[in-house]
Amino acid sequence: MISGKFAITIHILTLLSKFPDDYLSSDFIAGSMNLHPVLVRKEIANLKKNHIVESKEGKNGGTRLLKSASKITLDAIFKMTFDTVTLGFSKNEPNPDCPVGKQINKNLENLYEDINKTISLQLNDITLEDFSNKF
Amino acid sequence: MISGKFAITIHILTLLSKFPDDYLSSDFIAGSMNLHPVLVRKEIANLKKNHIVESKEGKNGGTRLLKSASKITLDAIFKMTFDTVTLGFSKNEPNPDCPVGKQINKNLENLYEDINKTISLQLNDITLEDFSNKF
DNA sequence: ACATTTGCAATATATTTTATTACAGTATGA
DNA sequence: TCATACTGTAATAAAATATATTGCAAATGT
Repeated sequence: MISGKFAITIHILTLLSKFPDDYLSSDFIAGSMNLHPVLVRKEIANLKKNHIVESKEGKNGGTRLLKSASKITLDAIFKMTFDTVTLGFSKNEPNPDCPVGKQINKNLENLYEDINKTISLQLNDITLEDFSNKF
Repeated sequence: MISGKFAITIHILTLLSKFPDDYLSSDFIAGSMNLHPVLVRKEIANLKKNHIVESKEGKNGGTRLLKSASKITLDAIFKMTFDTVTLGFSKNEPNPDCPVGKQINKNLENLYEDINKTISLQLNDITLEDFSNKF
């Protein structure tokens, strides 16, 4: 539902990792990414659901990391923000009377599943700390 | 600009590989995928540009493979239909005054480039023939 | 000639993403 | 205790993108 989900989430987490002891407001975060604070809060809601961050309401409230950046892999972030990476499906139901049409989506799914496994392996070796250290 | 580009293209190519000696019409192909013939022709135009297929105009015209399915890798199809796979970027320019905002897109690009290399390697080992044999 | 097909551009529709608005609820501190 | 600064969430609007349709010129086989 948000196609920049991964990018937005990793941006948020990078900022949080830079100030691990502070509660950062969605407004402050939104300012760094030039994005509407409501969208930031929507992604933070997702991070909270996954127990990666916690938020404090009210004045001086905000969000901070619940886990050390070295314990958060990019794969975990990937899995939180994507169902799967795909190279796409045709929008319409293919013709079930055609042998190719009948099976194409299943075969594409299998292919994409393999791709996702590879991406996961690759991202599993990179921590938020690694990523954050590049800034 | 067509998000189902890869799926549509591989569907077209699979059909062509099943009838390597016939010229298949865009109408016939569209019928298998329940898609508008104009969109099929649009993807075929792309395939022609890449010298994978040839078309014949006029009555009994259509499209057929120019190369054996065993010589066409999924990586080649991938590269024809995608710029790159990404996990997305935030739509707006990030804040250049923020150290994170300033560099986030470059760092994401690097990450995505690594992912693309992996996907390419993986897809390079699968031919259209392999894919087609699953039907 | 005529039917059938590609090629392509222009336009319209549908879908998905992103942005905005609105407002209730919660903590802080003057 | 009241104003202020936050979060949380839903509803709606706007923008961007993808897909579909229409229309017509040009090519080819019969």
